[in-house]
Amino acid sequence: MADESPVRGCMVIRPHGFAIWENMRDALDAMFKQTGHVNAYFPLFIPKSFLSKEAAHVEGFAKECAVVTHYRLKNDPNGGGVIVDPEAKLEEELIVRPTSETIIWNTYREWVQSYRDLPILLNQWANVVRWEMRTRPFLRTTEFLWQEGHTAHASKEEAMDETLKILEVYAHFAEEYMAMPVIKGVKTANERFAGADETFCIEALMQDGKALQAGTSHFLGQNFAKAFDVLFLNKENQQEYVWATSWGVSTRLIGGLIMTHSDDEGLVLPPKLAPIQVVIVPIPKPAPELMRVAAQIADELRAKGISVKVDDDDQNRPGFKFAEYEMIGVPVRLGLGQRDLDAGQVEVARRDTREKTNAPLAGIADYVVQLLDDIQRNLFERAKQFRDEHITRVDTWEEFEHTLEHKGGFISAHWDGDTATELEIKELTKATIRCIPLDAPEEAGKCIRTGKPSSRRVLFARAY
RNA sequence: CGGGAUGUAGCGCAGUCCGGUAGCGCACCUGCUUUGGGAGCAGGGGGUCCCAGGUUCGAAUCCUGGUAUCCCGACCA
Repeated sequence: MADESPVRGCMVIRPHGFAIWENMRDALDAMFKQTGHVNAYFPLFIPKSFLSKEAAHVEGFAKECAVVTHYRLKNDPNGGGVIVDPEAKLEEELIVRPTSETIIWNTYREWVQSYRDLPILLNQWANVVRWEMRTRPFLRTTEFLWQEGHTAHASKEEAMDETLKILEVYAHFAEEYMAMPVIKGVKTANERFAGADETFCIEALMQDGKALQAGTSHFLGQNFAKAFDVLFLNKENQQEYVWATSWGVSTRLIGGLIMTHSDDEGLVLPPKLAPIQVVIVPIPKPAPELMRVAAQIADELRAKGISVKVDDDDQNRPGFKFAEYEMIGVPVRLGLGQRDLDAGQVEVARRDTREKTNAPLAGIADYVVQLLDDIQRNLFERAKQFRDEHITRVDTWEEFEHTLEHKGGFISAHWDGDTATELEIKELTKATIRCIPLDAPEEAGKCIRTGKPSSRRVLFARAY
């Protein structure tokens, strides 16, 4: 699915892996459009001075920025290669964007005069670079692809509504398309995005018991408007700073998808995102009669909007192909041999349970449509059951440590609301507060670490 | 930047301690036989053993210096 790249921490994404991203992108993009957003594009390079205009923002990102200092190479006078031309030093260094708030808000200053110019509901599909010290394929790469929404509003309430609306879009996408159950919540001050007043997130649980932040939606208040002097005249003819949100999901979701559903045989993909939903394998070889029937089935399925591959390869044997298609996560495989043809049936293998059955050729398209639907639902239910079984309520420090060590998953526990306590727990256990769930009920309790009073439970976990 | 490891065929590795013609598995090429769960047999191609220097009749192997990558930590979508 992905290869190492010559550059540390970066990835080559192969066509099959990228096709999954394209499907995610298309589905999300449609949802953004439905909620009134439009796409635009801003530069890859950000003048260094922009980054420092918002204090918390620069504080958060300065440590992981790639910096362009020169614009030309020249032949090395001492050898065969090329060197950076010292004559070609930039007057102001350029940052390769780690995120685009600064360059976008610098532009918004020119776009906004009046309340009539608002809101701006804008999204960008782009690559960004964050020079992390440690990387992991898909989950934390030096360069990653994502979408970043950047909206501007005339009121605090409208901006907050937008922030929460997008959180819903993300949660819907994760659960309905990725079949990945998520918990919607708000981050603690410590885990908040650099420059945000409030960060909301969706948190998922991977099969190894670690949590994954799958998407974030930030309420930025007026922080960037103040940093970039973006003011508008309201209906009362008063100058006012613009209210902002930003939100994003990245190719990390591919990693989340893999780690939520896959098994020892390889990928398991939810039908709604699988580049190939159904593969038809002629057995043992693509003989003319088999291929004729296979093409007919494929046509019927395509007529119902299903992506089908008819395997016409005559080099490999069926067993090899079965293993291969299982590895790349094709949800449904139809095996078609002379034996099946004589019986008027086809062998149907589903990837999620690896069950095989025979189904009549007549009405096969409807059968497969139903099956894909079942698989999509089954994947979600299976993941949700696992996730729910791995949310543990604990009330003592001993239980907390024990659960973390022996079970993993989310731990629902009381916390005194103090950042110092949060950091101490992280230091001791590597567990962080993933979020304060939006649906967490009021409940009087005592902090598992300090015993101080707490009014609701938060979710702890070790995370990627 | 701290701690640990590793650089040998496209990929994964053995060989290094104890110096003596460069090996294995997978992949690749040719042929025959196979073909309903990752085929078998036979033959074949492919290497500056990370780089530089040193020791030696002789270095993948020993010594010195460099360099690259990976894992664990601090950082994080």
